[in-house]
Amino acid sequence: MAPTLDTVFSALADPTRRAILQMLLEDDMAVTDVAEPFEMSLAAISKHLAVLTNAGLITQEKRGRVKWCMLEPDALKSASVWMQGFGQFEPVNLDAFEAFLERELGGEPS
Amino acid sequence: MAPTLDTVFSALADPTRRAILQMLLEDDMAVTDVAEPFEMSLAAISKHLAVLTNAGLITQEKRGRVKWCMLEPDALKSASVWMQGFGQFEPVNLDAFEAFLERELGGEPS
DNA sequence: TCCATATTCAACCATCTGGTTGACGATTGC
DNA sequence: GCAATCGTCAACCAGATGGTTGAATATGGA
Repeated sequence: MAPTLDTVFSALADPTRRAILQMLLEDDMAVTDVAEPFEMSLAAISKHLAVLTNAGLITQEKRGRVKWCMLEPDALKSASVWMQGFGQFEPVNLDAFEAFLERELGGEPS
Repeated sequence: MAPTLDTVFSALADPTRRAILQMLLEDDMAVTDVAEPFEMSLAAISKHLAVLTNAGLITQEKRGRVKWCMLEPDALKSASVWMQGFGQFEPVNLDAFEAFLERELGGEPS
């Protein structure tokens, strides 16, 4: 099913899950490696990963014995768009946005 | 206490609360008026408003017998900044933002 | 084949969440 | 003063959430 704002925001509401997303920002990871820094069981992490998958925030792919977790950044799009609806009051991170543009577009020419 | 990403995201995870925020985008409102379009008790709405207040997303101010609810758009900032950390993959989508505004705000009765 | 590794499943538990109802305190208007 | 309005509080409930443990299922390697 298509992830909803409900599932995306509630997935983001948990600090463990946000930490996982940040780890995956660096690189794809196996489930066991995702779990390593946390002081909770592998099963708990497995559940968190299921929540993130359900929200469309990550995808998982089994290669051999290992299941890899990969960030799916598009999933943040709908949530981000929703939040920007409030930007008319507080120009949402124009700074961050401009920094992004500069990084992304500034390096592109040629 | 200062609102955390936890409280902000979990406040946003409920559709009733997101709808309330969108209503407040138009104008400040009394609690009773906020509750009017919803098919649930005033007490339930009162709780939702408490959650939004706790997340720093709205402020409430009692004037006489009536308690007014006002949007506090700054509160979305931290959450928005967090999300933009993933923007290196998916830039803020201005088209989608404009579409959102048109859909949510532009559809005013002629 | 047999064992170790990787991950999930199932059952269970405590706590949180979102709703209800009814009583209550505060404020206003007659 | 008294009644009506505004909103919250308290108690309660069902279901979701986040964790545990132990067993089960794949897969890979010796």
